[in-house]
Amino acid sequence: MSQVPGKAAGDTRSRILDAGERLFMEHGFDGTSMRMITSQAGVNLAAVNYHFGTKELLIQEVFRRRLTHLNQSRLAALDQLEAEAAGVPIKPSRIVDAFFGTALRMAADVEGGGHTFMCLLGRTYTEPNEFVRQFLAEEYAECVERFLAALYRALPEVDRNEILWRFHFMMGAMSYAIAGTDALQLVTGKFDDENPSRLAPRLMSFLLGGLRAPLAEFGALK
Amino acid sequence: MSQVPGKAAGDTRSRILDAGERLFMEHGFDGTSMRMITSQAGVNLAAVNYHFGTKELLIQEVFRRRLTHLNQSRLAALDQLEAEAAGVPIKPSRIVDAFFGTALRMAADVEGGGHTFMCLLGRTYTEPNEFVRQFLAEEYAECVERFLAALYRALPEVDRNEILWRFHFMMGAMSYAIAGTDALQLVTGKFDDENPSRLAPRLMSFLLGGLRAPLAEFGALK
DNA sequence: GATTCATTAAAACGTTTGTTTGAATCATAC
DNA sequence: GTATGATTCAAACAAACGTTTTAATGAATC
Repeated sequence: MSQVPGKAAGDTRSRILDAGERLFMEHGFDGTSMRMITSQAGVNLAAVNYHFGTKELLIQEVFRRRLTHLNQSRLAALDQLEAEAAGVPIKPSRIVDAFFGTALRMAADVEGGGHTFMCLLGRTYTEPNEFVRQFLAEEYAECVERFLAALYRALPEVDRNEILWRFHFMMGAMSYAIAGTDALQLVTGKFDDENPSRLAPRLMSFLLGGLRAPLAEFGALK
Repeated sequence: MSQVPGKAAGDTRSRILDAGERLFMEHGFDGTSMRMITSQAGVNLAAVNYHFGTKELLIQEVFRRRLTHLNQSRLAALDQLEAEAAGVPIKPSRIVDAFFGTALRMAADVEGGGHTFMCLLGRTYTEPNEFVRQFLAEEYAECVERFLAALYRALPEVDRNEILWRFHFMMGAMSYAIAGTDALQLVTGKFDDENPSRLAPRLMSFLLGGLRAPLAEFGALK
């Protein structure tokens, strides 16, 4: 019998993960208490420590649950690109789509929780909790390494350091576009449509424009 | 006589603001306790409540102290552009520089605390504390409104909604470039140079490339 | 039906949180 | 020198925090 109305779907473990994912996204790690999580999940307070050990291990599991799959999808897309290319240079736009487009498609999944998770991921990039940073670094290592290598091969005439910077900028534009609640939304009101599927083509166009921009002349902006 | 070594410079109020600015940037609002702030500032615990009332009002003052000046500088730069133009359309790149370049020049001021503040500001955009959001919206309202209007005039042939989106993306790339501690930095190690002045020309080039990118064809990315 | 093991329950643990209190201290004006 | 008003101080406040404990409950095995 259900403990609370609407508790039926899913076991205790995954209900905690779902509630944590949403609350961490809305209030951050420090701003989300165990009691907030367990009451939203409709489970006993002690259940988190029983199933996950500590709050930090719960946070880690919230990320691992989806991040492993995301990066595997990215690598699978890159594998396919490289297999189809068979030695011929790959267009940078295809590589960018394999990395950022895959994330955007995950973010477009509102009902399945992908959107919530991508919001959480975006805000976590600027929330330098040491514990989470270490974990993200390990989860991302292989994926980022392979995509950077692919971009280096696709743009052999461009300085590798510049490519690194632009990957960094693209990362920012994307995570912010998904997670950011910036002054724009506050001033101008909501955008025309909340549906994240409208975001993807616009963002991809912007990212490619930035990637292809002429290199900055040397010297500091003044 | 100094209470702690190195306390000499500045009064209690500004020492609290400086300590709060740095700690909020490093650990977030909820992750920074009153005791962390007062001990770093070398003042008594009760000093924060005496001078600012509550923690939230301290946060508000940390932002107001620098944000008002930043947005005034932006508006002054835009005023000058429009005065020089005297009716002739202004190049979008000049407008972008007046908004984002001004912020980047503030972020380049490491010793004066501008860099710390811009890091804090960047992470705050994705930290949707309701109290801070409301405050940022009010502080930004006039500035964003005027810059959007300027971009609309500079790009009369582009749909205004597209400009709004791209401003949003630029906002993300910049704040993330300053505040973000993303997987890249974790995987690839620090960039060649920590000096933020190297960041500015690279980012400006990326932003303009994104702004000028061809508009996305209609329909969702697939 | 009794035993066993995993899970849930309520209650309490010791810390830390933001804030308040009332006395001590300071500089300044008379 | 004394009075005044602002500031600092040590101490304490109730509330909320993450975690632990011990008993109750559930389902499966013999």
